[in-house]
Amino acid sequence: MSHQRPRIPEATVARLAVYLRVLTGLADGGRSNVSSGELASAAGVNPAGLRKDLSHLGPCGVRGVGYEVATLRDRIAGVLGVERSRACVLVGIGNLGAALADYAGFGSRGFRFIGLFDADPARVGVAVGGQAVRPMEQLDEVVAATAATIGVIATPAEVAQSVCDRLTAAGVRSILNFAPVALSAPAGVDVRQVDLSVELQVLAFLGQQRAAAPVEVLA
Amino acid sequence: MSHQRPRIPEATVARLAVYLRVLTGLADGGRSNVSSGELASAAGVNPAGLRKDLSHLGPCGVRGVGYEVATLRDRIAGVLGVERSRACVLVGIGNLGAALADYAGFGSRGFRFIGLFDADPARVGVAVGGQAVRPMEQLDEVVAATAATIGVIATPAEVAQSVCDRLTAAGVRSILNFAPVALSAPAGVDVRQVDLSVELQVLAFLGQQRAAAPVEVLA
DNA sequence: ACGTGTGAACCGTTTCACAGCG
DNA sequence: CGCTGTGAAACGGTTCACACGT
Repeated sequence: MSHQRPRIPEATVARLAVYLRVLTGLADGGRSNVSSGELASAAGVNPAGLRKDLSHLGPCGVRGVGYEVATLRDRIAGVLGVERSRACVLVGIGNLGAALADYAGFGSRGFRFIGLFDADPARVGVAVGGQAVRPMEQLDEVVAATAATIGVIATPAEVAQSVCDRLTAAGVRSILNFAPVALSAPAGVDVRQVDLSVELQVLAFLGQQRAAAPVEVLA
Repeated sequence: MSHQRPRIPEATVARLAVYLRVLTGLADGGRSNVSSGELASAAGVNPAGLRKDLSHLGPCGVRGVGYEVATLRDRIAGVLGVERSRACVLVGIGNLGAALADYAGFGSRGFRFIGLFDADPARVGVAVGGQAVRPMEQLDEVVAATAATIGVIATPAEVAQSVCDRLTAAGVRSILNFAPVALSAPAGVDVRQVDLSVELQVLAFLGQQRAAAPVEVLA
């Protein structure tokens, strides 16, 4: 179908997702076209970089004019595969897990949580984000039955690796990990780590570094 | 005090935070020394990269032996500034905000939430993570009184920019933003973006790309 | 002999400047 | 003339290989 074999850089993919969100908002607002400059500032990136990102999808703008909002949105959505609904399972329904299960941003991007799991019997059966939390025992059958390929881990660090092992054994090929531990998974399984306290720590470091260098006057 | 002016790369800072967590765990487990290989695999990085990261702090290992756990931990903690407690304010106490307020990982890294704020009267006064949610009106005075320098935004996207404006006006210099919009802040203010659905989207893209390239046989 | 510390090659990404097309 | 699309240069970060110290 698509004729662009040269694979898209990962950094670009992440930004395409951002452009898609901005374009969707623009389209809902009735806008029909944008320039790279305007789109770039709304997405928080450099205009030239945005154009380079879009160049990976082949020409999709009009020179001297800009981009047609709806067309570009659909193009990016197609590349990202947003049209197909992705079945996800979420393990660990604590505060963070419940927040994720309830997060509206996922559904509109084509992600459906088809199973919420927790090892704590006190949480099993409780309704979160419109569905009941299931016991861990059901994990394998639900993954098998729904062909879920994405797993999200929001458990305590101590059990994250064993949950990862169970998910991959059940057939999950992509894992988003919120537990503060490095996971090891078999080859062919992608693991992406989101570490909230690391983000804060980096921010704090940059702040203290800035405070220690008061020399930054006009040129 | 410190004699290493050449500034530490941001990517390295993020990993130092990870090493620190691993080292803390090792020290609590009674271990007294580690090799770069062992530490690297526990942190999920390349051994050579780890040594390069540590080289930014000056020599802190023993050749032919490895690193002393407690010493290295304290060295990294010092650079990252973990010893000093950082006052943070959190705005937007929905599901995600409540999860953040309750997240144990922050407290042990020196971050204290000294104020939780929400615009919704129904949420004001509710106890979350051991303290009562305050109305937005109190934001300025609390920031001023506590000299908080870090703000965390977990509001809906529509109000995130105005919250950002208020935070920076009140004196906050570092912002961690969970709302899915690009924020613009005055120069001298660091903004770090965490976008949960972008993470999932990248993961899904990598998965579909992998599935489309079944050719990956032995060499 | 072993593992750290580091200069140098390597790779991916960002930025720039301009050619090309409407 | 304006804005897109893109080669080429500049940058930052990662990987490699090996010298050094113990």
